[in-house]
Amino acid sequence: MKLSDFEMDIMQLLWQEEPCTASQLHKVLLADKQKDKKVAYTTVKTIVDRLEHKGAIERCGNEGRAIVFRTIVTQDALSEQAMPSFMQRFFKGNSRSLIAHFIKEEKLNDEDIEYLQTLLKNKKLD
Amino acid sequence: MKLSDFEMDIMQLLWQEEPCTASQLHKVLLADKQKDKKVAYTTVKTIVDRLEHKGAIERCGNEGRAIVFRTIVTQDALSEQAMPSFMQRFFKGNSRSLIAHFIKEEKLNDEDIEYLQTLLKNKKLD
DNA sequence: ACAGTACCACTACAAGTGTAGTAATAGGAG
DNA sequence: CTCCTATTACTACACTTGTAGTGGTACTGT
Repeated sequence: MKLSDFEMDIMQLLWQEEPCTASQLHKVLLADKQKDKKVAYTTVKTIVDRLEHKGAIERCGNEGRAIVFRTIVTQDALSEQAMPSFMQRFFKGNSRSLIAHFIKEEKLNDEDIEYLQTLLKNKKLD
Repeated sequence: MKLSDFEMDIMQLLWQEEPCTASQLHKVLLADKQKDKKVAYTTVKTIVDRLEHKGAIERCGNEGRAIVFRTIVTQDALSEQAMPSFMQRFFKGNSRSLIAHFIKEEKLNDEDIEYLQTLLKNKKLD
């Protein structure tokens, strides 16, 4: 299943807020500072419709007249699928350089670093 | 600058092969096993045209009648730009969980692991 | 010098995407 | 019961993307 950027954003919200209605999603989107961008309710609804059509979400009831939705696909399932091509495109499929990039470029506190070190240590033991 | 998937693939090739012509790219694409998919020369040329139009690459000479291209934007510049939204979309902007995901899911040999451990160690010292 | 070919610029077109308007209507307020 | 409003289903539309065809023409081999 291939989702567009905006569709992914809505999925993101759904994973956090589900089950919920289109207007709830719309409100969250508007409330979300960080982005000046504001979209119309119908725009959100269109995306929700498309997600339903693609089988990423489904109806699970009503709230008054409004339709309540919940996700069908998991975040992991989608990542699993998007990741390889992402890696390929940006790091020629070399996971080491990808991880290296993020370690170098992203902010990590000591606890994060220790956590990741533990992960690496365990990985080595396999 | 936003590039599509296919555009990114061509950029990938260009970064490796530049400076080069559209037909060279086409040949590399065809030669590239791993993918049965074969595209027409004109398809590649269209993408190259679009990349030029978007200002990602530029002409830097001719080879016979063919136009030789080279990249303008660097791989880093593009990653820098694509990464945040990617992270946001898939890991809610949490770089730790992103890195963790890749450490867990990707194949890494001992040398990779040691390299990454060193990176983390250095990071901690900042 | 002439023909073939490789390459170019331009055009095309369906599918997907971001964005939203419109018409109909079910539910709630009074 | 009636009216208002929040929602819905449907439609629209321009832009992007993947994919390629066409027609013209600059080189190249003979």
